[in-house]
Amino acid sequence: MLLRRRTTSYFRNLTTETKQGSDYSKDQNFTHILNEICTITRTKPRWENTLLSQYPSFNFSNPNFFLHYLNHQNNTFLSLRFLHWLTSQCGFSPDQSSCDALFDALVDAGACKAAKSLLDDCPDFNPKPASLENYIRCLGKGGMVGDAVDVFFRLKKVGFLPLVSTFNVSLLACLKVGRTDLVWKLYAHMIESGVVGSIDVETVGCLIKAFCAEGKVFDGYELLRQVLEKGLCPDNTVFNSLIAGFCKESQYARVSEILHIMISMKCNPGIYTYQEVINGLFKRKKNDEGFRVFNDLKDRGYFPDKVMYTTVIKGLCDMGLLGEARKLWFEMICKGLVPNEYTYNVMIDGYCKIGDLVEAKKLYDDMCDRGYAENVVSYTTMISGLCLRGRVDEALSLFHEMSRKGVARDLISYNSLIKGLCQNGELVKATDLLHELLAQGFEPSVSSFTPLIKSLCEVGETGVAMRLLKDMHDRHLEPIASTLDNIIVGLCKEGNVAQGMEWLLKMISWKLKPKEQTFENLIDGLSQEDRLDDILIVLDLMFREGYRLKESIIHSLVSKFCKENFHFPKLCLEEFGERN
DNA sequence: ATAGGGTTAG
Repeated sequence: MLLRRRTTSYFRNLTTETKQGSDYSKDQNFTHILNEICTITRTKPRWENTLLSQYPSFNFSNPNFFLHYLNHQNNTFLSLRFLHWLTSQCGFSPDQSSCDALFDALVDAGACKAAKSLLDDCPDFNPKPASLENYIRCLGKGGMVGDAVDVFFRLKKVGFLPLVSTFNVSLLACLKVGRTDLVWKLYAHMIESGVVGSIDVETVGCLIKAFCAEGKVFDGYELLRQVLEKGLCPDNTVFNSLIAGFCKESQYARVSEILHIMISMKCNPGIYTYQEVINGLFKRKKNDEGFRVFNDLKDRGYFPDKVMYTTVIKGLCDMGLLGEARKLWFEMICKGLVPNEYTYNVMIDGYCKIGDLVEAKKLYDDMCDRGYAENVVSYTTMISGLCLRGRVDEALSLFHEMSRKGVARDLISYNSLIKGLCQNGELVKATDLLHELLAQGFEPSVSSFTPLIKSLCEVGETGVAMRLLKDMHDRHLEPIASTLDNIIVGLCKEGNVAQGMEWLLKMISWKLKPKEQTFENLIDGLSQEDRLDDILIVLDLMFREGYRLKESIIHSLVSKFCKENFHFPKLCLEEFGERN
């Protein structure tokens, strides 16, 4: 609605501007034809054919005609399509003023892709610098930050310097899509262009956020100190990024320092900042610490919002403290905060994880009664919960219900069910599901493969498992350590110890830590084949990983080595000595 | 703006 209004008023201005110099405006016949053309292009899906048959001799290639069309049409997207047609079918080449009008209208409507295609289609068209500056903002809003940066360089070539605020919104746009590389590129360009004097606190705020996003929180912090020394204070979002960054590095002293800076600068930390702190603590598994901060906040008179309650409830559920979580659930309701689908889901998941499916189902039904529709997340939560208790048939029927109710499945819902099927020995169904996932065009993740490979190894299908591992490799998916443990143990069980040994060496070269059990399986297999040299290699690697040998294995190894009259290397003697 | 489901094995 807004879009249409803005476009319309733009063309109203254009109309008054172009009426004066036009020969056609007095020509009733022309106006009539123009109206007809506008109507046809608006209403007929195949308007091209109609136009050519109805107006065979009309001069579509007159630039004035297109400008008039723009005035009447008031639909920038249709106008762009019409322009395509005119240029390709009627040899029309739009003049500067037509292009200007259309370009500005597209930018005004936020249609950055269309504006870009206009530029691409008309290489001779040179928009006014001010239009390009608006275009930059439009590209940023649309997330097309790479193109936005290119336009800055284009403006530089014609000697036009955009406003600092244009730079700033573009920097923010780059941050939003995670392109910190472009933040630095654009910043370097700012310095070169000579805006350095007018760089403001917002610019620096973007740089601090960029540092945080790249995990260089301390660089961001130093920059903050510099800004503060100049008596400037960035907005809360900048402080929040720093807090989130320091939480990630478990530097809680710094977190508290930032909070104090905020208070001293009168940028009082609000609910969002505390949300960041609590979230950071819970993400770093400092749940009880997070819970403490939460209670402190309440004591100090803060009113946690729904998001904060949801975060804390989830943290308590993860700790297995369902009773505490439930208390908070009722507390928030008492304060007038109605649980939403997020809150319901963490609570349902909490009950599923402790195996209380009855309570989980009760909440699930309650959620639906309150008008929250089942969605892909709530389905996946229940599917995982059912699988965890071995109720895989019910999980499967929920999965089918999803498509009946028109809830689109996603990668996680597939992965969850694959895992559940594997845990319950339904490998054929699990494999079918992996194929279905691929056929649906999803890009599989590590979690799509991990449970299948594990189960295949356990049932003696290590060959099939290794083909899947190869498939992962081809997709540039790196297996987790335990997947390789599974392969090695599987190979040992099949008597293929040599290949198991190869995988162990590969695993260690990839800096993945094998399990103790994996070493023990290999030693057992090698021992049966009397490959004493290889046993020593495995023992060496095992000790380096910090494992110790079990008593029973020591005994069998010692007698084995003695029987072979083998010379013990120093390392093994030390290890054996330690135990005696 | 911030929050929810898969990601060790048991």
